[in-house]
Amino acid sequence: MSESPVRTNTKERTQNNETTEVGEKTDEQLDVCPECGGSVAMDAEHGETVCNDCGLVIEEDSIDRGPEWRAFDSAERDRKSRVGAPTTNMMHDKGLSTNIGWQNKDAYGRSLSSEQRQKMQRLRTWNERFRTRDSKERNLKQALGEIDRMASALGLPQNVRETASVIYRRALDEDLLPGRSIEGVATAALYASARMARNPRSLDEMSVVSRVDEMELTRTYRYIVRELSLEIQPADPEQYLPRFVSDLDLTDETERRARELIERARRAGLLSGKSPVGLAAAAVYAAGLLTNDTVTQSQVGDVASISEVTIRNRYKEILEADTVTA
DNA sequence: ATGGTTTTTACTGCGTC
DNA sequence: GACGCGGTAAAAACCAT
Repeated sequence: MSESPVRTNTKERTQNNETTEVGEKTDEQLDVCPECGGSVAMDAEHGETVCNDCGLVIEEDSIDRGPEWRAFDSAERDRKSRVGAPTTNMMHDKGLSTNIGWQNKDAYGRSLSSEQRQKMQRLRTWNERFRTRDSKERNLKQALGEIDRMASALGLPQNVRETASVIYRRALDEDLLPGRSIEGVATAALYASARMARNPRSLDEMSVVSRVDEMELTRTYRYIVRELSLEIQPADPEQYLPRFVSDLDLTDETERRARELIERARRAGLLSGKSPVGLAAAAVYAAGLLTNDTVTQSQVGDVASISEVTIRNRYKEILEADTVTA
């Protein structure tokens, strides 16, 4: 102890061996005692690694991965072992599901008693129920993959994906899927969750990354919103601004102006009935004019997927309202 | 189904670079 | 002549009834 000045005393170190001291290696398996240099031994009874010389506990709560039983011959081993065939990834359930034959015969080919037959029938019923649960799992897996793919294509953050998968799961649980495509419901769920997270994407943006066309998407979207009674408030134009602005490489100042314009337009009652995307696009364009950030109508229309005509109509109104309120 | 509103499509003319 | 912009009319889409 005298030759190791940085070390604290032994008790202290054994008590909190998970608090790492700087420069000390803890995650490595030691075979000599760091304290006295003596040999260490595994104490399987207590799950500890202990120094033979000084008794320092080097590692606690180690896990014994072996069987907890003992067997003295192979027959006993077979009897006591509780593990079965290796699993395979070739099957969706790793080969762990049960198959029940349809014939009312036992393993020796004998017919079953009527009592046994009824029992087997019940077992088949339940097995089928579990199997359909499995198919739901597969369905979910595929859908979640799709959601993830589309979300990253659209640059939607993790929390949006999570909400989307929750929505999808609910749709699945409530048997909303039959008659609808997995892809369609997944897209609708993502669209809904993006709006709920106030980070909306327009329907055409969705349909660009999705394999379903816009009509199916809107149909499915309406359907699941109604059936799951999701509360989705209409998107605010402001929510589109950051994305448009950054897609067009405009300045923050322009974004700020655009916000202002929308705010004034809102006061003037220009927002009701108009498409929020169109408003946002027009505001961006108008703000670009005001701040000398050069954007053309078609550029804005492109990133917002809105027609130039709409931008023209909106931005005139917006500027009108702005000069009045200013 | 229908009618009103909004958006899109398509086309045209004007000014500028 | 290409481009950005403004305007218009008709078609299409959307929405509430």
